[in-house]
Amino acid sequence: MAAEKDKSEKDKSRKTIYLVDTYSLAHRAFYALPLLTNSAGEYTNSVYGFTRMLLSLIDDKEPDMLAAAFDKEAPTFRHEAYEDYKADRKETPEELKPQFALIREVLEEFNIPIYEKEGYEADDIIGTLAKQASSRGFKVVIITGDRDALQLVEDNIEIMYTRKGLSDIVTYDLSRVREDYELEPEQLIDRKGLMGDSSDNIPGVPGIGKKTAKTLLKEFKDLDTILDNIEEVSGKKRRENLRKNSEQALMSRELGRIATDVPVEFDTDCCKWGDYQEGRIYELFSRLEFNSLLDRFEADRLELTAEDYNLVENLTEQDREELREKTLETGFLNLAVYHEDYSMPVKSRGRLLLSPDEKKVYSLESDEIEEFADLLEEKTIVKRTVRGKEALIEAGKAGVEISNIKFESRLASYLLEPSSTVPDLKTLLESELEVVIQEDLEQQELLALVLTRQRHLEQILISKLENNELDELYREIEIPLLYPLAAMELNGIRLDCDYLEELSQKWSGRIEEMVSKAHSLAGEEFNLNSPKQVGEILFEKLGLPVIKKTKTGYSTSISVLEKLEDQHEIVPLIIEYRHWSKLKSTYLEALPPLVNPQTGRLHTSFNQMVTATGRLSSTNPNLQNIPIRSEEGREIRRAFVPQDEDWVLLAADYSQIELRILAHISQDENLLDTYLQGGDIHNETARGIFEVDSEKVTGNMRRKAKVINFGLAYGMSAYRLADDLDISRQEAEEYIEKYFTRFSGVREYMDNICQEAREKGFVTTILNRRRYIPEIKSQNYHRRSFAERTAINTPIQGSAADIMKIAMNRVHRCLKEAEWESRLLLQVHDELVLEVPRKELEDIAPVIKTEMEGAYEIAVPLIVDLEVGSNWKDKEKYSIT
DNA sequence: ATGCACACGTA
DNA sequence: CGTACGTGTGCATT
Repeated sequence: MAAEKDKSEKDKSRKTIYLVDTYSLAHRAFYALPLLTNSAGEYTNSVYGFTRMLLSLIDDKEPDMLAAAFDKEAPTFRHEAYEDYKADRKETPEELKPQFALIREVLEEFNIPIYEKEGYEADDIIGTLAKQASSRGFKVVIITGDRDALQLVEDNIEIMYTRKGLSDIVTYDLSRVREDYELEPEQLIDRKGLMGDSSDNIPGVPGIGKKTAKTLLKEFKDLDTILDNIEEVSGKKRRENLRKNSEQALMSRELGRIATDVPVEFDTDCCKWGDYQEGRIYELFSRLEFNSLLDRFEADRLELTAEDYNLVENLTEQDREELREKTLETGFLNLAVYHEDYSMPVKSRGRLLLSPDEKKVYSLESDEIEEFADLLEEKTIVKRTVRGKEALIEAGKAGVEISNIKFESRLASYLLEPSSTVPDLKTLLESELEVVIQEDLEQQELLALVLTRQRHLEQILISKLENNELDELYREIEIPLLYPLAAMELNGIRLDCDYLEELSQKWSGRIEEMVSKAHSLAGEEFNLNSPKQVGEILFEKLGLPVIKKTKTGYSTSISVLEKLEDQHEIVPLIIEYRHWSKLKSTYLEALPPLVNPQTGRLHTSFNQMVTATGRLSSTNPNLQNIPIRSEEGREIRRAFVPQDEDWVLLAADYSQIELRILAHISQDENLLDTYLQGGDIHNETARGIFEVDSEKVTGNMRRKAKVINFGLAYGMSAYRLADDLDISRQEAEEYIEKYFTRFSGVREYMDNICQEAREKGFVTTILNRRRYIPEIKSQNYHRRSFAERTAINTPIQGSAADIMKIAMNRVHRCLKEAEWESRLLLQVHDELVLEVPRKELEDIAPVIKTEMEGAYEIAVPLIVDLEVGSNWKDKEKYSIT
């Protein structure tokens, strides 16, 4: 091949070392490309541009040896010599600063040695390395975006200079410098002494520019000779300037001189190019989302295929025995569940996949699960799961409980990175094990393959959890939580569909009336469900004032409609229609079809791996947003009923858990006091902001205080507060100011947590759950403000979620251990809903209350209120006697 | 069929 | 221009 031949020819002459001026190229790349971020919120434009330049250098020049120079963030000897040095130069942009660390990672992964030295700039390092290498007989090529480097050019030193953008590169060798400047490279320093350099704030000599500098240097050779022979210089003014500014010229020259005597030792043996692992580069580029650069580093990844495991689908007697023996021998069982219908774990029948080693996977039909109950329930056998909750449900359907689950792969990934979508199994395995997986595997085959790699995956993910101090949260809270979650999904809740049907009938007449009334008021038929059409009617046909716009047109949101309520009869009608039709379509009509015909109940899925704060979410259907605020909406809760008349629903909710947590983490004296003395926090706040005595607080004042209490904890603005309370901006600002005067610890908390987020890059909850908040350093006001509110809110919301999860584990354990019939049905963030036989109520109620209140000790009491009823709406307070 | 935007239900 | 979610609808896209 041509390249081979070329290389061997090069070998005969001198070897070439390429020296990369990282700092200068990073700047170039930064300004050449638009701001890019990856999904973790890290800015990557400079890293990307730099990497591309590096790779195109590799492709074009096929270098044998490479080294890089870096700047240390510290004043250099130039600053010490001249305090205005680079004074006019713009600060390095905030979006660029964090990218240096990433560029460093790129270089490290490529195994390119990095040279840096405190007190010296990258180009001094470059100069020194270049001279050392050249004197050892190497040819040197310097890649930089800094013209000053041209002074380094000599027989065996060339400069590749990025003129503009990323790809416009010129190579300067000795003859090119002579041609362009009509000077020798070393004269370029004298030239700078004479003409200065505005970009580095180097003064030079007034009145001397490019042309004069060149003429003088051609005549006198260097600055010293010029200054020694000023009288021979032509032009009176010029002589005067030179005389007056000779000191300055000499200093300027020194500032422009690239040092070649930095105390570094160039280890030329260490800069051989090509000593890197493709897998690691692939990993890094995936993280940075350099998708266009990924392909070329994929080649070396090990491919896992169907050859790597052995799937046994129809078990013979011998297989069964073998499965038993191997499990007892290895002491572990990796398991997963395979569903035709992935989304409905309760309804659809699944197969349980079991793997007792790194090779064989046994696929059981649901009828066969019971036969292996002894293994699954054996507490000494370690279980590692994939889709563990679903596996628990599948086994649960067969009356089998899977004990001793130690690992759930995607759950570990979630704790490490809760803000992003948890990768699917294939992606997770590929990125964690640095492998590629055969493309065309079926779902069951993929699961089988993953199972055989579970031990490896566990080792990697658990050590990552340990490094982030997340292992305890994982082991003690999240893994155990699989059990109550599976139980709740399996339990489901009974829904009175007849009642919903009745409601639906009752409401549909009203809704139809509203539609025809709206049409006649508008003078034409239109779709009330279409925001677009509603907007056209309101703002074009009826000419109402536009309050707010959306990306696609007019906003017709409730806040807008409320402002227009008095302007036209149709507006309140639309508001009302929206309200009723939302309730009808989302609940009355959508819920009944989801009732499982086998169980006659509604089985939601609780997702443990979606929220960024640690909360659960509920889907299929979402039972965490069943209406309660409006009277009509609340009616819907009547449809949620216990299994029969001998049972009741028990709702247990934490009273103001988030504000109590705020008291705990902010340690605000007034907040603490109020809760310690069992006071009324909204009353207390009202007292503070309206400056009245406690007994003078009116209902209205308390209502406003409540808005402030909840809003401010999340960083609500005066603007929004004013809007919500229908007061002026100024008034709202006063309220906020007074709030912070009274609860100064809360403001301190807000400041501190943002500071912490900036320093560490993440915030944590009381149980160390972590959320990364990269945007807290954004230059963009909106992004940054959002990040700050996130930083404030996450420890509060997330800690509440932590406590609730502990409570669920405790409650579930109690119910199981004492073999109560009572069971957990739902979790709605700060509330648990249980189904309880009337005869158990008296015994169970105090247990629930105690377990929830004692879930975690904070600086103020946690209070749980209990309510009991024959449906989810009509409940009465239940006091423990 | 699929994806996005909007609007709106909950804590 | 308070955080965290999921869903139904319309409408444009494939």
